[in-house]
Amino acid sequence: MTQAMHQVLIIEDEPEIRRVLRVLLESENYRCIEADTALRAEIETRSHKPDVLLIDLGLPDGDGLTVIRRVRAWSTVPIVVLSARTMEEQKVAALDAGADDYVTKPFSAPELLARLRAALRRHVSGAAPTSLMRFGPIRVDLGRRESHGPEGEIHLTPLEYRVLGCLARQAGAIVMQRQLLREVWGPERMEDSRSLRVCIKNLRGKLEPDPRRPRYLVTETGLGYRLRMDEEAPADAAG
Amino acid sequence: MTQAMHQVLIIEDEPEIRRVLRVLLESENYRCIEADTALRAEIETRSHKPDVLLIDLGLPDGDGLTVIRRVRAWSTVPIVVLSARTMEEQKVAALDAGADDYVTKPFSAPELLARLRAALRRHVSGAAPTSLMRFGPIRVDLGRRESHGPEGEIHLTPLEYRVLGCLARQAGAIVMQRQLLREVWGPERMEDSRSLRVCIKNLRGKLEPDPRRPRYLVTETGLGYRLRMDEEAPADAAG
DNA sequence: GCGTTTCTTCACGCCGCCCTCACAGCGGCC
DNA sequence: GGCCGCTGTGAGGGCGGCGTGAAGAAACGC
Repeated sequence: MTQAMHQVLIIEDEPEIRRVLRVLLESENYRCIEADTALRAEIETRSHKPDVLLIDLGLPDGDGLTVIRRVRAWSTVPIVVLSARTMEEQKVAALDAGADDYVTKPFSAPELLARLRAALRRHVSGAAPTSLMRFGPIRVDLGRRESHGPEGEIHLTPLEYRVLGCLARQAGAIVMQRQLLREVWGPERMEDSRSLRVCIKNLRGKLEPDPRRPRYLVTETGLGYRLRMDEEAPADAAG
Repeated sequence: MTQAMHQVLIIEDEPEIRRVLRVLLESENYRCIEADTALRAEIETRSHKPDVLLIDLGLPDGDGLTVIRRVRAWSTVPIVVLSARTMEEQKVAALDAGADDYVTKPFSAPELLARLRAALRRHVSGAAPTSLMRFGPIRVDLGRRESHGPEGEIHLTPLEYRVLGCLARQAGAIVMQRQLLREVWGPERMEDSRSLRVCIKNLRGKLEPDPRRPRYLVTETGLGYRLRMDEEAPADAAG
């Protein structure tokens, strides 16, 4: 797992092509969301805030161009267009509507990936929207991999970030041991909880005010662990 | 006047093609500068600060890729590549070196113009992230390629400026080893981190107060490096 | 050409990360 | 109370990634 974990919204009506794109992107460690209509495309863009849009022109319910224009009305998210049409007007129209790049099918996988990288690289200006967590005086930013306490920086290891991320994704709920093991260590080691236990211990040592009496990283005996975190307090209120 | 008289630097060795491009662009009210070698390209970019670079790969004196990498060490000016080669690696390499778009000859005039517009449009928003950096008493100006410490000038090599530029573009965030290697050394050498490690070491020796305990050029084990820099103090405030 | 600068390569040593283990604590259950 | 399964804990050690100094190769400048 790298760490960028950029999120791509695939806008494409043909399920087969969607699948191909998803497999390709996920093999490069992108997370994927899918939309099969223009309407869903806009909804997903608003709700999931993907890092880049990969859109196929020629959707059934309304032109892909419309999606581009509507998204561009409120967002600068990079948009890469994918299309079978080689027609000039189509290309020019898409680019002028606000698309950042245009790849024609049949496309080569390396080229598409390179163009996606280029689009993402440019857009760093809008970087920041990452998942923030608070544990008493300690703040953890999973996306940026930064943790700060009152004494300054707190160092978490890659493994610790992964476990924490896995717990945070279902914040408040119990995450089963087997699920943690599968997602972090892989299916082979689902039966062996030793490393997990040590990792949890170390995390508590770094995050909990009193590691012996966990407030945030709670054990659910026989099941797994649960992550609780403080609400982000407004600036004036003391923790 | 259709547009704000954007200035294009045409980097192309064949006079005939240069002429065609100039006519095309000037008919659209762009101002044009020309460069026929990699060396001149860099000089013109520094002195005239064009709004966009239109570069043909395959220049006589040195690879066009090098121009891209060298410019990218200090500038975020949009770069559009024009090339007869349809080879994938060429495309991928150029995009990963920092190019924003890639058009293959024979190209259609409307498409080229649309891609230029797209490149220009993008850059207005995320304009000019500071090329000035401070590390304790040391100041680095990526744009001018100058570095000063308390003892006077500090010399960084071209490679060091490139790596630093790549890190600075995403200041504060982790930049993956693979991304650094891809953008600075090219896709072929993504697996070989030896030179990168040495380069980081040398940079630390020049920039860090205590190179053994990096404050600014931080290692993120298994992932890459992170560049932190001091805030530029306001003029009136001391220190 | 030749000296200089710059970059790459290599071997080695270190440090941090992670795994493992043995044991302790803490329930529950009969 | 005694047994048992599960979890927490401190310490030890293997291993891979990273830093380092120096030497070789390549590019550069005159």
